[in-house]
Amino acid sequence: METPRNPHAITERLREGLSRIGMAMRIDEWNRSKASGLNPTQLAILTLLEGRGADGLGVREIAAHLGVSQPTATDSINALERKACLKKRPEAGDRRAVRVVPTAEGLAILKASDTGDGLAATALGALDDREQEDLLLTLVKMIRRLQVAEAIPVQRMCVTCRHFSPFAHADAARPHHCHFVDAAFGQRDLRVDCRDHDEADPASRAATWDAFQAG
Amino acid sequence: METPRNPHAITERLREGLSRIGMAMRIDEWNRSKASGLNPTQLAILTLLEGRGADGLGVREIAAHLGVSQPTATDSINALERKACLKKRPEAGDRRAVRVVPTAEGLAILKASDTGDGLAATALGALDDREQEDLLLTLVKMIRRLQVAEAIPVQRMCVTCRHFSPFAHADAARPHHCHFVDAAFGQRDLRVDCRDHDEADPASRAATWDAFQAG
DNA sequence: GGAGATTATATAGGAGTCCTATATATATTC
DNA sequence: GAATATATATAGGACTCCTATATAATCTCC
Repeated sequence: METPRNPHAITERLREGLSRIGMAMRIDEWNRSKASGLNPTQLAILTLLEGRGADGLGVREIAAHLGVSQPTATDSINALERKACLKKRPEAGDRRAVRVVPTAEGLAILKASDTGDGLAATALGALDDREQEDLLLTLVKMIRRLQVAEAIPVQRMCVTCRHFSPFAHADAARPHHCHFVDAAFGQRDLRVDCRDHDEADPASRAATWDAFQAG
Repeated sequence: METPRNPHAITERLREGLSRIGMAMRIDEWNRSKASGLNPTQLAILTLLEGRGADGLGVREIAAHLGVSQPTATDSINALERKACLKKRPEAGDRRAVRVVPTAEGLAILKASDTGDGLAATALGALDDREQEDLLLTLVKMIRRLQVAEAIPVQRMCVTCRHFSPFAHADAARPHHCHFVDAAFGQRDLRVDCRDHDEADPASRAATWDAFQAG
């Protein structure tokens, strides 16, 4: 007996909706890329590299974050290298490997292209504060699930960070604590890609998540 | 005075999160496309065409729905035509125009490629019923906002349909009414792309939306 | 210490996406 | 009927994206 998809399942409509928003985000990225001379994939690589410091990332890591094959990542990295937006450094201690690091020009282009308003802002403008906060929490849950399933690499989210203590404070507006900056913060400040992220070991990661969910 | 983006704004993190989920959806689409011999863009076109009947869509409409330029749409349509997945019919009454219609083979490939489980299902599995329903509502709001801004074409959603009467019933589980099927239905059944959609005129659309929001 | 397995990246080859600019053939409008 | 607008196609080019394979270096373990 086969398992036909149920057209009445809410997940079907959620997938349609996410797909539609995804399309809009891609249009947005193209718009943003027009002026810069880089296309969305190239901007995505620079965005990934930005804030990752002098160590950069390896080709393989970039491929995983972009969700493309390694040769495709090589292609795009080469395109960016031709445009002097990044350079490849030899990895110390492994002569096969390479560290990809953005150049100052690359970061300048990235910064210039980031206007901060666009379709994403328009779409999110339809939501009030509470809805935005709920959406952030929902996205965090979905992203974490994909990480647990090893479908995507670990993101630099609070919920996987060793500096994160969920619900450490009584204040409902700022229940969480970040030990890196040693400060309390709220649900709406949960990071999706924090440059100070330091991945916790699996056991404490699971414990943190339980505490976060229970809170 | 310039307007620097505030890195502490929640919209920034929401954008990161949406972008990440979008990437996962694209990986998902590639996985799904492997067996079919069609790539994600081609499957997206067939999905768009499916359920739109014998009239099909014009090249320009397809471009708008995909968020790409018209020549790009022509490219992909031609690729699908080479593979006998669709055909172009002359539009009656306008000899410039063309109606793009899927073939039986195209629809069969589409159907076969749609396994119903994948990364989208995995990610959505992290949410309980209530969260899924909230997410659907949130997505509907975002999509509608993008339509109002004319950033994307009108989707076939309940909230823009002339058959839709929001909060017509007292039953909290099934407050809405669809006059097409003449039945009550719930928030979680709100359609994102309904094939029976019939676009309401702007005035009643606005009134419907107000009633929907107020309810 | 070297054969074999593994890992990191690059190359090769090819289909297709995606753009801008422009051409072609109708329609529409005044 | 001329000017304008619309629907699609072509041209040209950069790049994305894949699979399969090559190259080089590192690790493993007898």
